Amino acid sequence: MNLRDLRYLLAVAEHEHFGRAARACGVSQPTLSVQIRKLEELLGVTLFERTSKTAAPTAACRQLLGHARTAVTAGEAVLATARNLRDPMAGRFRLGIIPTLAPYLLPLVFAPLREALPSLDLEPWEDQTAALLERLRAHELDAILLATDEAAPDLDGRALFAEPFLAALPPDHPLAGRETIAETDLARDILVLAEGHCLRDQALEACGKSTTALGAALRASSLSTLLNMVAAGYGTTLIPGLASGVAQDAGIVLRPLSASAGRTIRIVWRTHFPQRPAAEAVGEVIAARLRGYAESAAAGAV
Amino acid sequence: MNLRDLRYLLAVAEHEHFGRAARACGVSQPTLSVQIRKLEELLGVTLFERTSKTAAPTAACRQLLGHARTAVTAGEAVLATARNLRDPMAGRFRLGIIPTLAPYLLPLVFAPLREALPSLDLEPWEDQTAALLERLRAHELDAILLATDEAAPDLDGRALFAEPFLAALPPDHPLAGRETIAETDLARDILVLAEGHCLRDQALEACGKSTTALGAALRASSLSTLLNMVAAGYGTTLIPGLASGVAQDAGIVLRPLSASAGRTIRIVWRTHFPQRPAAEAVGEVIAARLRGYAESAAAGAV
DNA sequence: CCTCCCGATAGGAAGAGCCTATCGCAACCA
DNA sequence: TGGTTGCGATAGGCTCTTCCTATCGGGAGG
Repeated sequence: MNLRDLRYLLAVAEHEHFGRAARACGVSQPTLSVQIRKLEELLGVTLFERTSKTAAPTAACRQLLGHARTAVTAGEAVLATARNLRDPMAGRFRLGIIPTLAPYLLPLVFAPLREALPSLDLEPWEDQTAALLERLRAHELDAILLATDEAAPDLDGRALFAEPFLAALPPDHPLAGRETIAETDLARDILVLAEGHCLRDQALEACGKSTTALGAALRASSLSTLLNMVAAGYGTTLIPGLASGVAQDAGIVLRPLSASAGRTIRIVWRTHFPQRPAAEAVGEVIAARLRGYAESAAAGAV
Repeated sequence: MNLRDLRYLLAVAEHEHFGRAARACGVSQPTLSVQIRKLEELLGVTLFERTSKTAAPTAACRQLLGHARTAVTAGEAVLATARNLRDPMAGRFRLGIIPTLAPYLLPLVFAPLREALPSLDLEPWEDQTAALLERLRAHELDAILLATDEAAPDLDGRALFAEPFLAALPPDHPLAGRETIAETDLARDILVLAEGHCLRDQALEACGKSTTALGAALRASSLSTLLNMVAAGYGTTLIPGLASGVAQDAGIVLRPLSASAGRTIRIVWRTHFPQRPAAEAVGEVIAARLRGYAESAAAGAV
């Protein structure tokens, strides 16, 4: 049984006339006669009492009309809903972002994203790299922003911008007077984030220190905590460039690094993600907003 | 778009796997691949994110699933409802009966009808011939029991039984002593029903009296009223045989008629009435119950 | 009695749906 | 690293369905 058959059924029942119903359906009268006859045979029920004047729905037919109308209406709802979903730049878009990036990047790009993609309902989700990847693969996120260079056959993406690391020191730190600071000089009293943050490993690697050599050093649960610790004079750290404003507000001294250590922010989606155009558009808006950021950051933070 | 397409959509969405969904639908995997692809093109929406492992429903797909499920369920409801309606001997059956027959026939045939046609939901409707015919033609009744011999191209039916008329006299009436009464003898002081009752015209015709010759004679609104009037000695009348029991209870003298006037009860339905088997079955049950009634009535009422 | 309008039927063309066989790809295992 | 497995996509061919136009048959009304 076809949705079309049910449409024919409704039309004949409404017009009580094969010819007019056929015209309403945009088919010929014999088509309707044959299809209704087939439907009657399929259902095992006489649907219309035909005379030379009219075709009156039988009692059985009237009992079926309700269900038939429901089915036809729902079918049309599928088409109508699909029509509204057609725009790949529209709908909910769940974007995962690592915690050392989200608080500093989102304020910059949220307004441009809303402007460039007004029908995209962006839902940011903050979590660490591993969790983001897991959620992305579980289809619980549509794309994620990472600082690591994941390469997997089921994932695809593009680099958006380079973010330099900066040395963060208490104002009274012995190194605070230097113009530029060598990464290895920070190693002695560096404070790092808790495990799971990609920034932790990247900072340690930049200053040539291994995770195992850390001992019982502080493991801050957020960059914000880390900055407060540095401001209070407990040590030094490496911060991502976008956090420089917040760091300066906290009364921390920032200095560029002599080896220009940094990280590259990438947007990543599943290889077969059908809304890829939306993911690429989101990435492009972010990249455009951050274009030239690396240079200005390197220059302005001195 | 087809209901089958929606079933395929639901199956793939449920199994997240084309092969398993195909097995569940009883078709081959390529069939499903092609149909889903066509549906995606029709809707303009990617429904599944395919990988070598699985086929995950997209967000758009999930928004369509509800409507799709509604449509498929309603389609199945049409089939299921039709299956229950398939028995032509089942369902509501509205039977119109004339007022001079209903009170006396229904008590006789109601139980046999329930026994012979247990799933037929019989709804008696009492009205005069003209009103019954109108309602029958308006599809508001499924069949009617008449005492007149209507012949119309849009109506069909069969005779069920012959019902003799009997002379009804007050016990102290001059004619009450006779064995048999000539119809014309009743003409002098006959009481008849109000206009519209077929029995009125038939009684008048039997005793050779014209409607116009009646003058301001009593016009009883029901046979019951008429019998009470006769019992009270206001005149004579002709009653249908089935009413003899009630008439005798009222203390009325009944006598057979010398010319054996009577009426034939027929069941009538629309020529193209699809439930004709049910109408014929109802007629046959009534005819069987009344078989031999004319003879026994003629013999027993003397 | 003829004409008109209704639904039913016939025959042929076009399209849709399904099958089997096969491809291409990715993952897995040895 | 190279074969195997399992997935969805594709190709070709068959069948069935659906639709059309043309025509029939019957009832209604002039």
